[in-house]
Parts: sequence; structure tokens; C-alpha cells
Amino acid sequence: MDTENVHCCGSFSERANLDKWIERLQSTGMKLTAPRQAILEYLHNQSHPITNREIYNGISNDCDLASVYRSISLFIKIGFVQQFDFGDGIARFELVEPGSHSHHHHIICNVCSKVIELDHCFPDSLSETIAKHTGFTQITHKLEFFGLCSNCK
Amino acid sequence: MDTENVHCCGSFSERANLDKWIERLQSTGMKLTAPRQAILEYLHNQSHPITNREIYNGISNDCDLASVYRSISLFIKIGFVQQFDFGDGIARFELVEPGSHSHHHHIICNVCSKVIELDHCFPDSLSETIAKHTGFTQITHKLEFFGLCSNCK
DNA sequence: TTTTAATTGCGAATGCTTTGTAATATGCAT
DNA sequence: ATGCATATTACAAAGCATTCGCAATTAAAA
Ligand SMILES: [Mn+2]
Ligand SMILES: [Mn+2]
Ligand SMILES: [Zn+2]
Ligand SMILES: [Zn+2]
Repeated sequence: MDTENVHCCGSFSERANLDKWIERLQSTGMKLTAPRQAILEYLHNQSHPITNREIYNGISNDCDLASVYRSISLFIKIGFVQQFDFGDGIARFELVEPGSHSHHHHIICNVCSKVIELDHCFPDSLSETIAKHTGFTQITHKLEFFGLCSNCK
Repeated sequence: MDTENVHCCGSFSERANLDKWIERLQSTGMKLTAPRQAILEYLHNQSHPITNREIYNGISNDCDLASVYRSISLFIKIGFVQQFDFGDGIARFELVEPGSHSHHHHIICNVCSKVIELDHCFPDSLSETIAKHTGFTQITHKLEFFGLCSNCK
């Protein structure tokens, strides 16, 4: 198993991976502050979208809640983080490498809220059909699946 | 043009259509109150999802805002209304005939918020693939499209 | 080290939504 | 039609995620 591809704390490659995000942040001209490092590290250890409050609780007294919100907004603006909506009115966020895996969806259990990351999506032809039909351009979409997980069924 | 299929106030067929919803409400055992009739009528005249506040403003002093929220919750529970999320943190609601058109999506302009109702969706095979891959059952999905409308492009 | 502007912490405010409660209106039985 | 039982309402207050104002702090450049 390649440790590069799993989210486990403490391995050398994970640390190097986190350092890449920190370098990337510095290269944008933004300041490298303690709260931003803590949030980046916490995000990096997650494998599913998490809420601002979860980040706040996860890094405890390292940072104010308002600063978590502000940092997350910044990370979204510079393309580090993507926002997802699981339908409960609480925004969730995930660190995404630019390019490759950035576009993806989730399936959420209606009972226990278990989340599985999905690679599946519909073909681009659907968006193209909708573009022709509506006259819209630059079409994107938000898509999340819901259901009963194997434990809850 | 068939007046049965458009949302225009005052035609006989539209009135009959609204009456069906009122009968349906009575048949559930729920009380037929003035606020519920006003909300039902207002929803019925719309062709896109609308917010609780839009309903409240649309029926003005016929009903309190909290009662709009409570009525909409009821309508969702009994299957009259579906909730949609356009990504701005404000819930939107639409009256949907049971069965046929109940499952559908929208495309929303990122600039002017123009909405177009869509019949398009991806094939069930995608949900089935995801079911096999994740072990989830009873899979549903939320899907909305975004882009630039022909006016804003 | 000094400077300077970005960033933070803290509190307050915002906006959508929910809830408690006494008053009211509906549907039903009389 | 009248009275009754209770579902529903109006109103006010609270809840909760999120945003904002501002003085104090801090990172990065000079
Ligand atoms: Mn994800
Ligand atoms: Mn619709
Ligand atoms: Zn589950
Ligand atoms: Zn537009």
C-alpha cells in the first residue's frame, strides 16, 4: 500500500504533502499564519468534507471560529478548498488538489451520515445537451447522492 | 396553446387545477385554513422554486411568516411540495404533481439568477453503478446546474 | 530592528429558520 | 345552527450558521 494515497497522520510522505500546501499558500503572497497552518493541517488529515465548526473543534484553541470562516473563504478563493452541500444547511469543505480529483461527488447515508467519496459522474454529453436546450454556457453542476448505507439498511 | 399547461392566473382550468390541490389537502385530514389556501394558490401560480419569504411577501397580510414555514413543512411531509437548494443558503420550494414531473432539476444563471426547469437527467445506470460500488440502497440524488444564461453571456 | 499592512480575536450583528404559547378557527357532533 | 375538541395561527423570542467592525497582534519586507 502506498502511503501517498491514504490519509494517515505522521508518515513522512504525508508531512511532505502538507508542506506542499504550505508552500503553495506562501507562493500566493498570503501570509503564513498559525491559524492557517493549523486549518490546512487539519483539512489535510480528513478524507471527507467537514464543517467550519468541526475544524474549529479539531484545532481547539489554536484559532477563533471567525478566523476559521475567514481562512476557509480564502482557501476557496485561491482554489485550495471546495465547498459541498449535504442538504442540512451546514457548509462542508474539502482540500482538493487542483485539476485531477477536484471535480467529484459523494453519497451520504440518510440514517448515520456515513460519507463515501465517489469518482462517478454522468457524461459531459448531458451538460452539452442542456447547453443547447437552454442557451446557457459555462455550465457546472452540484450533485450529491443519498441513500441507506450497508450498515443501516 | 393549451391553458392546462401554463401558469397563468385566472383561467378556468387553472382554477380547477388549484381546486384539485385543495381537495387533496382535505383528503389528508389536515384542516383547510386560509393561510394554507393562500400559500397553495401562490405556489400554484409559480413556475420555479420560491422561498418562504417570497411566499410571505406574495400573500402579504394573509398569513404570518412562521406559518408559511410551518405550512411548507407540512406540504413537504404530505408530498405536495419539493425542496430545492440553489446554493445560496435559502431553501426554495415548488408544488409538484405526485409521480410524473416530481423528479426534475434546474439550471440557474450565476449572474442574474434566471432559472430554467429541466427535464434532463442522467440514466439510472449511474445510480445502479454507485449502488454496486458503495453498497448503498434506496439511492436518490440532488442535482442542479449553474452557468451563464443567454442574456448574461 | 523598525515599519507596515495583513490578519486575528472578540463581540456584536445578520439572516434564515424554529419554537413556545395563548388566542383563534376548523371540522365534527349534537 | 350551536357548541365542543383540538388543530392551527399570530406574535414574540430563541436558535444557529455565518458575517462584520474594530482594536490588538503578527508576518514579512525594509
Ligand atoms: Mn470529497
Ligand atoms: Mn422545478
Ligand atoms: Zn448509514
Ligand atoms: Zn443570467
